[in-house]
Amino acid sequence: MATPAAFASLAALMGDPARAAMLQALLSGEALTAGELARIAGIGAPSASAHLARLVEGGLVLVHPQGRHRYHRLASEEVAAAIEMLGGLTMTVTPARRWPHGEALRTARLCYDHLAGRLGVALHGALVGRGWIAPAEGGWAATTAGEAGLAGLGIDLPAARRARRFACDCMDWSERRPHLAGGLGREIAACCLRRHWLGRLPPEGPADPLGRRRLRLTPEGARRLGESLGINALP
Amino acid sequence: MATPAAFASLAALMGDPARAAMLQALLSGEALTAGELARIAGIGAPSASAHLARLVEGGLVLVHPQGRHRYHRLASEEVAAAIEMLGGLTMTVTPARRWPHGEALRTARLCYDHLAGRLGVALHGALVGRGWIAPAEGGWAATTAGEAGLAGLGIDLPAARRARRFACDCMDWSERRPHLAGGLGREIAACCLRRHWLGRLPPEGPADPLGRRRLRLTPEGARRLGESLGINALP
DNA sequence: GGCCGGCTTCGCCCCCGAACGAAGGACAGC
DNA sequence: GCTGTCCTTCGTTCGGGGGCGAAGCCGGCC
Repeated sequence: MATPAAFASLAALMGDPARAAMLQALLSGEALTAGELARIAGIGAPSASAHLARLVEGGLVLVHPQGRHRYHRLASEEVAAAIEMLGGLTMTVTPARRWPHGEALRTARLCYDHLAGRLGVALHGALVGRGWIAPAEGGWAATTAGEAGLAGLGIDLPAARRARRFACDCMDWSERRPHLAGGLGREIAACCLRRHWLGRLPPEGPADPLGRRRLRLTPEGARRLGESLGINALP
Repeated sequence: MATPAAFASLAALMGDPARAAMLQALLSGEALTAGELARIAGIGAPSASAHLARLVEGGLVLVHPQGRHRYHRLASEEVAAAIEMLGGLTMTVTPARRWPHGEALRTARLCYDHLAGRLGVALHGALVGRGWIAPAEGGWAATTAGEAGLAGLGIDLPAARRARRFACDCMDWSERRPHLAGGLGREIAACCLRRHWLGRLPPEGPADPLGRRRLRLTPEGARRLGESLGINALP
């Protein structure tokens, strides 16, 4: 295990309200500019710049400059998973008041770039149960049947294979069972959003940088996913 | 998702070197007194008292006084899992120097009260693969074959059922696949340690509060687990 | 009762780090 | 080139919080 000092400095990096807001905003998978992140965190540009420098230096965030903008995104799926898990722990550990959208978030949401919540877990179970993916070195591989079935759903398998990992487990904090991450998870989520099988629910009330991550299964999506995978009972 | 402020205060709670050392020490599953934790964290009693009060107030740690001692332990498996994951992220995110015992930790270790590392993941896979456990509400249940097999290994199933959860997944940071937590995971680890199928490796070099968590499969353990589950190839 | 040991509370000091204003590069478009 | 925009660096202020010593509380023990 990591030495306490290194562990603490990493946790402290996430333990500032402004940085936490930035990390949660980046959890959506989008790459955001320093200015956008400053606005989200509610601080001035100089402060945001300093915070982002520390996040980059700490290995949590990657930056790629583009013209006069500097786009920031989370450094890896591992970082996203840790933030996701810590967010889940926050909700279980402080039951003081009901979290807004708690139930909706449990139904379906984005975890970094892939699907999470009951839908994400159901998807994982369906892919395994139908023999579309099988255990492989470091995660999962698509079977022959899986290649056909996923292609039939419109998933871009070559794109999924170009990712660092094709498919691997990511623990779902609300369901306590794994859902699917990696290139395949990303492509499935992207496909569902692109084809409007899933809609993003707009945040209600005052700005919660993460409200927009809640998802809703559309009738078309329920039909297609139900047909192919047997996933139909999502509210 | 949690509001950034709540998320940040939780992360900040773990983001102090002294508190991080305490949490990592408690990750062993033992309940420790305030004095022991003060010594582990390398601070005075007053400071430790203040830190522990904050950890308790934050819901990460539970206290139960016993005579003039006050025993502290982690509040839940969720807390342990989050600490475990953050520790894993620390090692992947700061590749500056090799972590001591990194490879040994990947082979077999304790995560809170259950087995983790290659051994823990292999165990999880073996139980599923042999049909000894099957998916159930909120985790896994033992099948008829599983009850017989686990009892044959010497696992105390009634004790496992008394836990809040019988069996559920816990993400393994080094293998990125789930291992087994819950009452069953705890009983399996306890049984393996009790019967000396697994030995704790003593920490080498200067005090790392977690060094003792590394485990080694003994010849007897390899034989018994290999016979029953097909787990034999651990260094 | 008197003592001791474990733990907490109080009071204080000090330092880290978060925030901002002002100024200084870097890049795009006219 | 000039201007506007985006972002960073510098320098300063200031508040939160971590550390310790001293004192107080409480339970156990002779």
